[in-house]
Amino acid sequence: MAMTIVTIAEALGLSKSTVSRALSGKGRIGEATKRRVYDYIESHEPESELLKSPKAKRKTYNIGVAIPTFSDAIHLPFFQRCLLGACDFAQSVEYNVLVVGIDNDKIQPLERLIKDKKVDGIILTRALVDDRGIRFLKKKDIPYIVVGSVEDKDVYQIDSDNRSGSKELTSYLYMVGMKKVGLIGGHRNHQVTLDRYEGFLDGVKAAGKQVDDTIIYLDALTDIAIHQGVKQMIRKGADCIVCMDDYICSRVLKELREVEETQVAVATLYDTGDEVFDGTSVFSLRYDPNELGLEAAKLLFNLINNKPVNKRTKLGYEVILRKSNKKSRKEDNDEEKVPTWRRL
Amino acid sequence: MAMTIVTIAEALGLSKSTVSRALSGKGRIGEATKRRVYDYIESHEPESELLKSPKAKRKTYNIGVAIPTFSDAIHLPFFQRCLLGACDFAQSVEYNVLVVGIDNDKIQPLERLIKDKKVDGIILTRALVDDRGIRFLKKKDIPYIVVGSVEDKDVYQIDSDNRSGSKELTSYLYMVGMKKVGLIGGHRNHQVTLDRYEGFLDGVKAAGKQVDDTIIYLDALTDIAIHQGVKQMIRKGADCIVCMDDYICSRVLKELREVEETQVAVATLYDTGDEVFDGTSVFSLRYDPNELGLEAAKLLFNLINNKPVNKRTKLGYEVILRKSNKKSRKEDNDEEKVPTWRRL
DNA sequence: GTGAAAGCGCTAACAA
DNA sequence: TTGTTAGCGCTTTCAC
Repeated sequence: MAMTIVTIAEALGLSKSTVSRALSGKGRIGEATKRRVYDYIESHEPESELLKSPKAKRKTYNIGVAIPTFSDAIHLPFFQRCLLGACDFAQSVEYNVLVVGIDNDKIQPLERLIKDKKVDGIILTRALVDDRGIRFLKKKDIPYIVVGSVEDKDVYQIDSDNRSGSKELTSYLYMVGMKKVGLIGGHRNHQVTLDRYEGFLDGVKAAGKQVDDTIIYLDALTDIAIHQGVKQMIRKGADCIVCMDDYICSRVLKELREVEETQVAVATLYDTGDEVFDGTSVFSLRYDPNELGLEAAKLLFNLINNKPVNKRTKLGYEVILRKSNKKSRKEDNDEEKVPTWRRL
Repeated sequence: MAMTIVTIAEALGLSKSTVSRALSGKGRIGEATKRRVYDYIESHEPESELLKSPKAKRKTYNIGVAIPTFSDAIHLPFFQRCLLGACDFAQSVEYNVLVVGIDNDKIQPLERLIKDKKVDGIILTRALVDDRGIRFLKKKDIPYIVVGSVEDKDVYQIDSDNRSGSKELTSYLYMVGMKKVGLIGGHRNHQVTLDRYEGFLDGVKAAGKQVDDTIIYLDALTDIAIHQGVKQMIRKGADCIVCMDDYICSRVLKELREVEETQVAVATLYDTGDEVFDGTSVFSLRYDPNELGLEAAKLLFNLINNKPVNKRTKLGYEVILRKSNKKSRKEDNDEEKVPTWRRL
C-alpha cells in the first residue's frame, strides 16, 4: 500500500498539514522538518508520488524541438541531424522529444505545444533575423534555446562559430594564392547568412585585401539565382567561389561542371560531412549538426533544472581540404589538412 | 469555475454519490440516471474532465514516430520528410509528435516511450526483415503503423508500391532499348531491398528477358562496395544501371563520371525529388515521403480512435525521365515522361 | 437503484 | 515554524 501524508505524519510524530507543507514547499516550513520528511520517504518508498512536488507533477519530461518545414530546409540534413542529437541527449536524461514543423509565417504548432503544456522547454533549430518564434517564446514563461545566432542578448543561444570560421577559411584561401574570391549565399533574413558574410569580410581584411577584389552575391534562393550568380562570377574573373552552405555548393559545382569550367576553386562555409560534392575537391568548414542539437538539449535541460547556463555558446569547426575521392579512396578516405590544393 | 460532482448532483436533484457512480460506472447504477448525468455535463461543459473515463484520462494526444539513427539513414531526406508529413497531419487533428531515434540493435528509446505512456500510438518509419521494433510492439497493447512492407499480415502497414513501380520502370528500360541491365542495392536486411529486387525481376520477365541477362549486386553498403559494383557492371557490359535509392544513385553517377563512362544509362527506384543528381539525366520512380508520413499518421489516428483501417495501404508513384538540367532550365524545369532518352 | 453518511487524501486558514 | 481545524472533491459502505 502506498504511503500517505498521514502515515508519514504518524511515523514522524508530525501533523498531516506539516507533512503536506514539507512536500509542497508552500507556507512556512522548517528546513529540518522538510529534510526529515524527505529522508523518511526516500528511505521507505523512493518511488512515491509524494516526492514529486505539485510543480514537479506538472513536469512533462518532454522538450520541444522546432524544425523548419519549407523550401531549402528540406535539402539540408542539418535539421534531421540536429534533431537526432537532441533525441540522443534527451534519451540519456530520460526526457522525450516532441517535434513541430514551423515557418516564420506559421508558428501555430509551436503555440499549441505551449498552450497544451506538452513540454518543459523548447529548442528552435533556426534563427531568423526577425523571428516570430523567438518573439512568441519571449512572451511566454518557458525556457528555450535557439540554435543559431540572434542579436538579442536575453536569448539563450548556441551556434557554430560561423563568423570566426568564415574568417579563417577566407583568409586561408588568399594564403594559398586566390586572387579574386566570390561569395554566394542565401537569404539575408537568416542570421547565419549575415554572420558568414561578416566573417568573409573579416577574412578579406585579415588577408590584407580590398573588398573591391571580391564579388558578393546574396539572396541566391533558387537554382536559377545560383546559376546566374555563378555565371556572373565567372564573367568577372573569380578564381574561387565561396558558398555559404552545402546545398549551394553542390549546385555551384554542378554549374561549373556544365560549363566545363575547371579553373575555378570552390569552398563551402558549411560542410556537414554529408557527401553532396560527388568527390570534388572543395575547401570547407566542417561542422557537426548532431553535436549542435545535443549541446542545445543539454543547455535546455540545465535551464529547466535551474542550473547555471551561459547565454551564448559557440561550437568549433574544422578547416578542411576535401580531396577528390579518386585519390582519397586509395588512401582510405583520410582527410588532408595541409595547405596544398589541386585544380579540378 | 469547473463543474464538480456536487454541482451536478444539486442541478439534477441527485445525491453526489449517485453522480459519482454514474460517472465511474462502478457499483449499481440505473441506466436512465447515467444518461441524465452524461447529458447534463455534455450540454453544460463538454470539455469537462468528468466525462473522461479513467482510461480516457490516460490519453496523451501524442503519437510517437521512430526514425533510424544510423548510417545510410542520415544521407536520406526520406525520414525527415516522412516525419514532417506526420507532424502535418498531427497538427490538423491537434495531436503532437514525439520522435525517437532507434536502430535494430537499440530500441530503448522506443521502449521508454511505451513504458512511460507518453504516446497513444507509434509510427515506425522503416521496416527491417527481422525488426526488433515490430516484435516489441506486437507484444504491447498499443496501436502502431509500419511505414514499409512486412510479411506479417497482422501488422498495419503503409508503403509505396515498390514492387509494382520497380517492375514498371524495369520493363520500361527494356522497352527503350536496354540490352543488359544491372541492379545495385543496399542491405538485404531491409524489406524494401527485397521488394525492389522482386519488382526488378518481375520487370525483367515482363519484358520477356532472361534474368541471366542482368547483373545483380546487393548489399552495397559502403561507397567502396558501390565503387566495386559499378566497376563490375561496366566490365560485364551493362548498358544501364538501376539503383535502389537516391543515395546509391548519386554515388553511381559519381563513379561513372570518374571513369568518364558516358555510355551507361542510370535509373533509380527511389527518387524523392531532392536534387542529388547534379542534373544528370536519370530514369526514376518518383515517390513522396511527406505523403507517406502524413498517410501513416492518418491511419494511426483512425486506429487509435477505433475507426476501420485497412491492414495494408499502398501509395502510388510516378515514372519519370529526369532531363538534364541544362535542357530543363531552358524549358522551365518541366518534366518529360515520353519514352525518349538521350545518352549523357 | 438510490441516498445518507462516513471516510480518504489532500490543501488552506488561522491561532499560537 | 508548527498544529488545529475546516473544507473540498471524490469514493465507498450500508440501509432501504
